Amino acid sequence: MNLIEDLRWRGLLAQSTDEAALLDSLKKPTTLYCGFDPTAPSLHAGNLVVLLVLRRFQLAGHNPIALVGGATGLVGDPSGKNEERTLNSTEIVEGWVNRIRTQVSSFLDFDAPKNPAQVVNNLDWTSPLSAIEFLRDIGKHFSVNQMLSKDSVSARLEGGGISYTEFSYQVLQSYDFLELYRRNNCTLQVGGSDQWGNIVAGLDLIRRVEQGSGHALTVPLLMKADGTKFGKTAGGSVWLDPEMTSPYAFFQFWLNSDDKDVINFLKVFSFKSHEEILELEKSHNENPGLREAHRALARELTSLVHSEETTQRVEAAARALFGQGELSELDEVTLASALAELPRTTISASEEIPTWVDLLAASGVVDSKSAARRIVKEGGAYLNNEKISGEDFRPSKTDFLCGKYAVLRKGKRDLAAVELA
RNA sequence: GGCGGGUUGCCCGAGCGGCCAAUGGGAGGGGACUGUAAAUCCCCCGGCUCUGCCUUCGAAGGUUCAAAUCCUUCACCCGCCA
Repeated sequence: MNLIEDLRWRGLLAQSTDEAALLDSLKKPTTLYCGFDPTAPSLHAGNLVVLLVLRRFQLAGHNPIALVGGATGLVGDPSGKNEERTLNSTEIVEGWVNRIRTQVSSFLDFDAPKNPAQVVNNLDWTSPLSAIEFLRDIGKHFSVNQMLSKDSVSARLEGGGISYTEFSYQVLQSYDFLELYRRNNCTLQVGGSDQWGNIVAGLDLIRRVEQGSGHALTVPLLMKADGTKFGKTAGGSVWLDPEMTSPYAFFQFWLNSDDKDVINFLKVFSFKSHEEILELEKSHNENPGLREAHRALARELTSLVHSEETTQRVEAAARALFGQGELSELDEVTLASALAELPRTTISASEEIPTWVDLLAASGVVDSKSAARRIVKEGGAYLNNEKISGEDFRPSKTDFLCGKYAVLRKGKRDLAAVELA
């Protein structure tokens, strides 16, 4: 099975330029790229879809280039947005570029002897360009009529309007493709399906300026079975940065996938073989309660994004905290490492222990003390897995396991640790 | 530049002098049922030193015993005209 067939099987093909020509060119090692704009300090789970496609291409022997949009990130892509973006300062974007560059790098192999990956920043070739050069050398090849017809632009013309800045985005992205075509003989760009217009604009530019040809491939926007956007939880986006989404939360995110989504997610994100996935699908259908597929998904992704060692730690923590066994039966080492994965507050042993409400608010599990009180009233408050009643409840020293730790819980799975120091 | 319409809690959106912390929906949260799933049902959903108090309805002033609701100015958005 070739790469394209594999991508199709996984549901990763949305659109492509002439497939026969693309297949033909992929018979030999091809240089391809995908861009990531710095719109936040970290990439999120949704970015993983296309980032892993890049990795799939490398594993199939092609040369991937990850482009970090130091320039395009300053301008803002109108695609998929119904409102103008607020511009971020150059310092902020620069900081994000560096972080995302590092992040992206961990998914690609830069030492592959035959097809090493590269990371580039489009600011490198965009910033030396003067406005006049840009208009004469690049702008001249663009027809405003065509630019207006792009979905990303026309949607905005009908809606909230679009600034000249964002209108120009497609020109910048096209120029990136041209530049990589010239420098690296990059002939394929992949991206989310919302990028189709920008990508084919690049192909047009290459054709006009260099009389060259290239290919475009987009992956579908991943949706959950219930029709909502993938990658959001109550807390917001699921980030790849462990500071922004803890590995514990990251693992839980995958583990809590909807049954109807899990096999689909395995296809999209996992590097397991088709046979392995079909096997998991079978066992999942036979006994969904076991959640083997969920676990396999969570393990693989957490290991890939963080590390195998982290996965083991995080999974052990979840086992300890969700286990049927008594928390008090855990030894101090197990308990300490499990709690290390949770948000925590430290209180002083010499002072009076605060009330449960204060502790929970301090740990950040709830937004306010009112919310904490509400939880108690509704019967969703637990100390060391025991239900608490009464807002004024105050843990005593003996509630601290191993004399040191208390586990606060809100609802079924929102946990925090209190350490007595 | 002129005329008209708008700006309400996380989002959408009622309210148009007191009965307004503000109808309704969505999102979110808790409980029950389960499998740390989905669906369903019940409850909650500004804050606090919580039978009360405080801060909110674009911003700042004003009228009034009393304003999200009336007046003035400013800012931003959306139409139509120039």
